[in-house]
Amino acid sequence: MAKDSRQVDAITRRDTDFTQWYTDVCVKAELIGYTTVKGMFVLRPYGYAIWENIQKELDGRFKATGHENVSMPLFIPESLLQKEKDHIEGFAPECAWVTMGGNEKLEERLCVRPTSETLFCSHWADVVHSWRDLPKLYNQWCSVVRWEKTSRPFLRHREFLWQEGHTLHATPEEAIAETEQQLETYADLCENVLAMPVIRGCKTDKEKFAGAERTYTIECMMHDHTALQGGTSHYFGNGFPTAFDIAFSDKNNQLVHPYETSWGLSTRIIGGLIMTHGDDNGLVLPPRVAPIQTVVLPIAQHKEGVLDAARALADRLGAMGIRVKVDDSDQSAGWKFAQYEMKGVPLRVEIGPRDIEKNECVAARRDTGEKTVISLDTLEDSIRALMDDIHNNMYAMAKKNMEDNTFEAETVEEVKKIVDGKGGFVKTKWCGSTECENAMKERAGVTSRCVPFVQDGKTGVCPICGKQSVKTVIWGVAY
RNA sequence: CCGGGAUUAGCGCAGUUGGUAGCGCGGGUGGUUUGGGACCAUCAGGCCGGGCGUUCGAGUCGCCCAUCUCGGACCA
Repeated sequence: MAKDSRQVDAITRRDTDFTQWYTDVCVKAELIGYTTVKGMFVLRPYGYAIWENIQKELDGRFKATGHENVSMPLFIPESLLQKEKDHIEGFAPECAWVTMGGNEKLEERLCVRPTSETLFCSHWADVVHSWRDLPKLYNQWCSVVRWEKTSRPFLRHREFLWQEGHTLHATPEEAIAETEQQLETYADLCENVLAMPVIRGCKTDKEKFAGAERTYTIECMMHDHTALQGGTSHYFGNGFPTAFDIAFSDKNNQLVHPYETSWGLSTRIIGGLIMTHGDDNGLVLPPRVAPIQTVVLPIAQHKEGVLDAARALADRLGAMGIRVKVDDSDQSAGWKFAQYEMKGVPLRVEIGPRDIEKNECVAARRDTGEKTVISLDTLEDSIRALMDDIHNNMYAMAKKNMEDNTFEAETVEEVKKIVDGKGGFVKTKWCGSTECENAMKERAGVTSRCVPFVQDGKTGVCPICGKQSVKTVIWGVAY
């Protein structure tokens, strides 16, 4: 156990108070900084580096599937925002408005973009005329502003970084295929980079995006069994294109409206990453997204040859593409151990005089704490295998948490009992009505997370109205 | 937006009946150390969250505001 070490004590234990633990990790791992404006956060270098890695992974996938990056304006004139009725109703309560330009009052107030559907549509109305102009496969990396009442690091910022993809297609089939493809890209990021298992599904009508015909989602389970939406992908039909008067001449020389999609993933996923994998010693990062994948710590570094050996070791790891850091600061070894555990570095490699003598080093993995002795002769192979093993183990542990805390229920009472107990996902049959969905929230305190793609096809009863239903829905408590 | 708690040095806190501020850690420097949060010496660091009031005098009392935090409501 830790002795009189205040840094360890300063972190609330995860199982004592999960939300407080979460805040502590964000601050102590140097991911986030507070500012003088409520809900506005600094992403510190270490936190931003995680986002950069997510960006890099996603951007490559977007481009590989034909998407192009663009940059849209920060401001949306009120009249433009109002063109689509459901959209403005959904977003109006959380818009920030600019009303002055210098000392002059503006003729029309400007909304700081909460999302950019209206801007993309307005632009497309100008440039899309022929079927030859389609599809448009656009994405932008930017920040958006939503004037939230309560804020929390990563999970709910008033300004947050994200990417928003917006695409326009000639046919509904093509647009739906795009929507599903992008959801799968998010699922791939979560599972293969972030080591977060997800459930793919559709949002109910009640939970879908303002103005969307259909919203797809990936749902993740946090360590405390609450749900977090990892990313969403929307199919709009031609509602927005009609409202914004986007029309093109098709191959039959008919003037028709195209079909639209949008999809987004934000820095909120970093909050999900923390809450999925973190432990009592702080952050635990999966190797593929970790800013530092391996930290090399020279032991007794003042002794002849130790620093050189550490640097040579790091050079070898760097040469094989590992993001590596040598910490040759004059902190004690114990301090460094704790520090890099707090920051979630997946692997720590120690090298000291005894190792040098035996042509070895010691590798300590963050996910299990396990230490192994590695021969320097097989360094590259061993580290590569460890990285993959850490990823796989982290994924497996998260998946086990999700599976162990996913239940089936037939009555509202059962749902409530599960949720009031240790929480988790609860599967029930559902008739599909918003009335029953609202009733479930009122009586059991849960919201629908999604209607999963994978259905058992069996028939049961809707726990609210008792109707025979084949559709399975997943309920949970969301962040 | 509603309710609870908080705001004094970088961090964590103390500060009595109102009399212009202290401790620990951290930081700098010099030295000894280094395989799980080292040690000695020394130095620096504060408009007591902001405003208004009461008072000869406010960290301390009153009112207002801001921010953080934990619940709840809301959340495309």
